Amino acid sequence: MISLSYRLPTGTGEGPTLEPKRPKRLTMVEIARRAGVSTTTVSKVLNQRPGVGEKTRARIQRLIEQSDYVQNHAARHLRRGRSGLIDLVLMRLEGGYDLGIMQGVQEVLEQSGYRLVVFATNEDEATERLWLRRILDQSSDGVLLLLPYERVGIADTLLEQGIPFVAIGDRNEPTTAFPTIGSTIWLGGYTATEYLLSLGHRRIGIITGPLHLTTSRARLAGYREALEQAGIAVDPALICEGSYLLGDGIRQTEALLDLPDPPTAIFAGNDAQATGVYQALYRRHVRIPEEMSVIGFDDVTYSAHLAPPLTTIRQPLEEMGRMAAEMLLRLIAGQSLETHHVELATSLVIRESCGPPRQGRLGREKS
Amino acid sequence: MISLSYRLPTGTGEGPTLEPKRPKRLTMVEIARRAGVSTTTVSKVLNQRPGVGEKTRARIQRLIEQSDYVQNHAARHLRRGRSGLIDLVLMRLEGGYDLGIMQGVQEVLEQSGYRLVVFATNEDEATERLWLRRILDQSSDGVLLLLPYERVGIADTLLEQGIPFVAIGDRNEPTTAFPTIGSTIWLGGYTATEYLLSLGHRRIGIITGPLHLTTSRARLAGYREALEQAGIAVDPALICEGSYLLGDGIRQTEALLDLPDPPTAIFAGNDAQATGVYQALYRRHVRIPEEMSVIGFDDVTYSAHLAPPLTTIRQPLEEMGRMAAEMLLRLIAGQSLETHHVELATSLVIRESCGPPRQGRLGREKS
DNA sequence: GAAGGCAGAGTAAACGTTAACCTTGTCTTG
DNA sequence: CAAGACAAGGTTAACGTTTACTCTGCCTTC
Repeated sequence: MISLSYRLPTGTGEGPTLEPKRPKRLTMVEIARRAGVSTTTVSKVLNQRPGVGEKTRARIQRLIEQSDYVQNHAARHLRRGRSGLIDLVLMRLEGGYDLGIMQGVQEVLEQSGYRLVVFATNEDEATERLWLRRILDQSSDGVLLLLPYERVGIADTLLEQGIPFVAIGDRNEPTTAFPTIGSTIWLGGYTATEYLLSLGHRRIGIITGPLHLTTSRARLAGYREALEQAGIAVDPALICEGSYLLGDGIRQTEALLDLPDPPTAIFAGNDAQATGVYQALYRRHVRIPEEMSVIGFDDVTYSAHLAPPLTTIRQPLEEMGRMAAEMLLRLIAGQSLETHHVELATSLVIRESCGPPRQGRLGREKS
Repeated sequence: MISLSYRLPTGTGEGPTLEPKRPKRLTMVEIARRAGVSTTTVSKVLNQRPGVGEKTRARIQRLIEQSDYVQNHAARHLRRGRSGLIDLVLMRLEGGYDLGIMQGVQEVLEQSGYRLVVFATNEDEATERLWLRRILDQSSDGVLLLLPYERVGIADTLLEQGIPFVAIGDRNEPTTAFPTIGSTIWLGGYTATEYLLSLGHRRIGIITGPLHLTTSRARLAGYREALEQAGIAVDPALICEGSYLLGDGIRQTEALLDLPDPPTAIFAGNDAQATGVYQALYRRHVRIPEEMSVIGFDDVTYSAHLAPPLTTIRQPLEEMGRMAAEMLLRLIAGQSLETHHVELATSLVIRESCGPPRQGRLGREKS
């Protein structure tokens, strides 16, 4: 019935993108007129600034509440130089790692009055540059960088332009040039491996992330350290490189199973890859954890819902998101940071995908 | 090394939120000065409007490219009345249904030059009102409503204020008052049930969504219709109400298993619940699909990665997001819509969680 | 009782664009 | 060759706030 807002009855057929005439909104000027004061006074009231008498303040306050006046964002933004927007850039909306962080960020921003702009680069450099160009028009007060690879250009440009930003996780090189939030990845890798060792495993396969990323290498280093501690030689055949995608989990698991002497446990670089491991094992009719133990990394939401629930190294994603958002807010406010680089603790979450190794050899059974 | 941007060396300790002095950006005025023309001309060049000679245009163009001038977003926004922002409201960042739609939306917006603001209400009315108030400051050009429940106030207010919006999915009542994107839910329910019937199942449990939602009832109606077509009486004991959460899947599956005459197949209202079904079955050592068939609804990304991969009714989520975004863009441009309500087709995605019913009764084995 | 202080309120100039409307000059056309 | 058309470019007034500064009384205070 009120569809008129959506159908402009201009018989022009398609028409050249005629702007929809939004009903003229109430402005401060109008409020001022009604209250019989100047806009300055109204502005003072709206921004809770001193310089207005109690009675006048109350009167204007009431007037505003009665009307449906809302401050115009653009004008405010233009005048004050702050947009109230924060950009979050990531590669791809995926639902695991990224989502956990986004949730944390959202939580903080919501209370602070900032709004969150989400942008996915899709790993495309052109898209990325496009975004960068757009970010520089001062439409964002700050940026959260959730790019797991070192996009040199971006950080440098932001730095250069004086746009506050915080990088989250998986930085290539821990730098002091800008604030970073991460977690104790190396320790995570160590803990995961140690746990498997404690269950009696001796041949442990690992499916890492891309090894040009520091964080992938950190997991691997932790793994190595744990093995060495246990006096076990590292078998290069058990180390597979993936790229944190489910597909890698499948492929590399198959490679591991096809080894003459396959492992009895697999340490997947992240939960997405672990899911791939599950799938490959399911196809080969290898039971978890009876015939193969699997441990993941991240502890994304669905990890607990896999069957069997995945034992994994938890990164406190939401917490990381929260911290990052808080740091950024402080940066925007012009306050200084106590520390530029924060690492939150990873922890072992024991569920049901790991058990003691089975006795016999794992052949290539095919039901 | 350029950390100075982050540490203002004002010895004031904490200090009262001192604004960080961003380096003064280049403005159009400066470009105009350098080019020896008026700002109008520069503006014309920037916006590709006629009224500028070829040579002048080229000269200004070059000048702009060489400098690192970027248009000021706020000023533009203020003057033109368009912010280039689109709001997406949802209840909770979850990663299944919502994420699929967001991906579709992102895809379209990215190309159009709009940026996506994501806001989660967390099912909290106060937060919702807060958002609503903020949206009215004309900081968004349009809104995508991803609220699976009928938040009467929101749609009405938006309508009233003339803010373009499109509602996605799960509307309580298909209305013509505003544009809606949905999918053929009823048919999906019918297809799912029919498929299970075709495999030989006769007792099929269903775990619905909240029955006050039309879309939950639609699934159920489809289920009923299929059973009736097959001449099978609907057993009320096999109908469980959930609320689309994983936990409901667990609980209701247990209830179904505890029935004196349990079903041989379970139709979960969405994939999250199906995941819960998986988990409950795993705990009870009931194998899928040998001892119990499971079918889901939605086809979210992880459905294919469950073990066994979940057979489900696919809602074209990305497509829905794309459509919604496109409709909204058209609305914003002031064009009229051909149709206000679009329903995209659901489809059956056969994977490995369904099979013929097993012969004997399903007892409460506890290996 | 004059000087100073201060609270309450107003003036007016930004903030950086855009767009409606001019001005100027050149070119066409009858 | 005068009238008009048209292209290239400029003037100027918004857009809706905020804020530095000014003004006006009235109240202290010596």
